[in-house]
Order: sequence, then structure tokens, then C-alpha cells
Amino acid sequence: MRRTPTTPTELLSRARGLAGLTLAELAGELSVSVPANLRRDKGWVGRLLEDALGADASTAQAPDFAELGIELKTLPVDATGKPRESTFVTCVELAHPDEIRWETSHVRQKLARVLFIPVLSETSMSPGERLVGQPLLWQPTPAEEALLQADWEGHMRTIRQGYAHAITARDGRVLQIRPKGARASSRVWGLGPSGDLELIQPRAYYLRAGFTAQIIARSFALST
DNA sequence: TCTTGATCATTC
DNA sequence: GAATGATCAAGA
Repeated sequence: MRRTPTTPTELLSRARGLAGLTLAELAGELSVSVPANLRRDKGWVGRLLEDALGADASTAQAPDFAELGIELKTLPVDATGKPRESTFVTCVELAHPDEIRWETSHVRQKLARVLFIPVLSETSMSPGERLVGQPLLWQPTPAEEALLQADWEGHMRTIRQGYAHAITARDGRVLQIRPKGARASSRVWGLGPSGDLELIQPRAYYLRAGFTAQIIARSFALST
């Protein structure tokens, strides 16, 4: 673990210094072994970059860089720079939806400031061959936040009515909700239609790949 | 080909 | 069990 950056500028500067490295090179510097594939190490890339940048020890309900209020997200992209996957945001709080407002929601907090690090990750590339890209320190524009809030409010409306189990990944223009658990049979307490708590499948918020693609594209437009 | 729903490892 | 980090893999 490297020393934690004390300013956003230092963090960004350090992240820029990693651009162009292969993950194998980065892992070598950190004395971390490289898995042959990510099937059993799905969080390996994210943890590697956290380690390289000196993210705080994983503490619940706090950004990766707690003092800076910055969340770190790696973003697998193809050769054209488009995200290959959606981006995990946070778990959905299903039990007491009436007590949650957008202004203080976990989603808004998590996405307040995000350091996106694209990683060139064609499926044909082994984990070690993948390349760290130029980082992007993002804060939602008013328009982006409006999109996020609108989706979030829609999801919350459904959840408050006790129909969280009926939400599918097709709901939400930029912010979707998908199952998230150890297995499909995982269950957590959530509000049911009767107003009582019942056991339902745990879920999480994800940013659609199209949304993160726009974020990347906008930063590219600004930097050229 | 793209997305959705499912799954994996680790920590506390 | 819940939250962290995500990608896999089957079906549309």
C-alpha cells in the first residue's frame, strides 16, 4: 500500500503516472501476482489500482479516498474507448426506503466525485496485458445529476410501494438495478407490498455502460 | 452482439 | 450476512 494522497491534484498526478503501464508491470511493482484470468478474481483490477494509488483501507460507507471525498472506479474499455461493462455503484437499501432522500442517498454520495481509470481490456487480452489509461476526475454535471436523480426517484418509488422484487435491469435510463449477491438464492430483508418486511433478492445500483461512455467522451472532447 | 441476471473473492 | 471490488455467461 502506497501513502495516501493528500490533495486531489496529487491523486490525479499519481494516476496519470500509471497511464501506459500494463497491469503486469503495475503488479510487479507492487509485488502482486497476476491471475491467469479474472473468472475467480473479478475485483483484482480494482484492488490493484487502489493499492497503487494508496486508497484508504476499505472502510464501509466511506469513499476510497476518504479525506478527499473521492471514489475510485476502474472502467474496462475496448480498443475504441467504450466501456465493456456497467459500473457497480452501491447496494440498494431495501428495508426502510421511506427514510431515504436523494440528497443524502448512498448513490449520490458515491458518485459525488469519482476518479475513473479506464483499462484497455479486450477479451483477447490476459489480465497482465491490459493497459492502464488516462484517469478522469469526474463530478456529475447538473444534467447528469438530474438524470441520476430521476432514475433513482423512480426506483425508490417502486421500492417504497414494496415492489423492489419487480424491478429489472431494463428500468432506469442511466442508473439500473440488478441482482447482487453470492447466488441467486441469496435473500435480504426488504419492504413488501403489505408494508411488512419480507425476504427478497439483494440488489445493487449500476451505471449503464452508455452513461459512462458519455462521461469518457465528454472529457475527451474537453481535453482536445 | 448486447444486456440481463448470476456469480466470485475477500473482509468484517 | 452484508458490503467491498467487479466480470462472467447465457439468453434475447
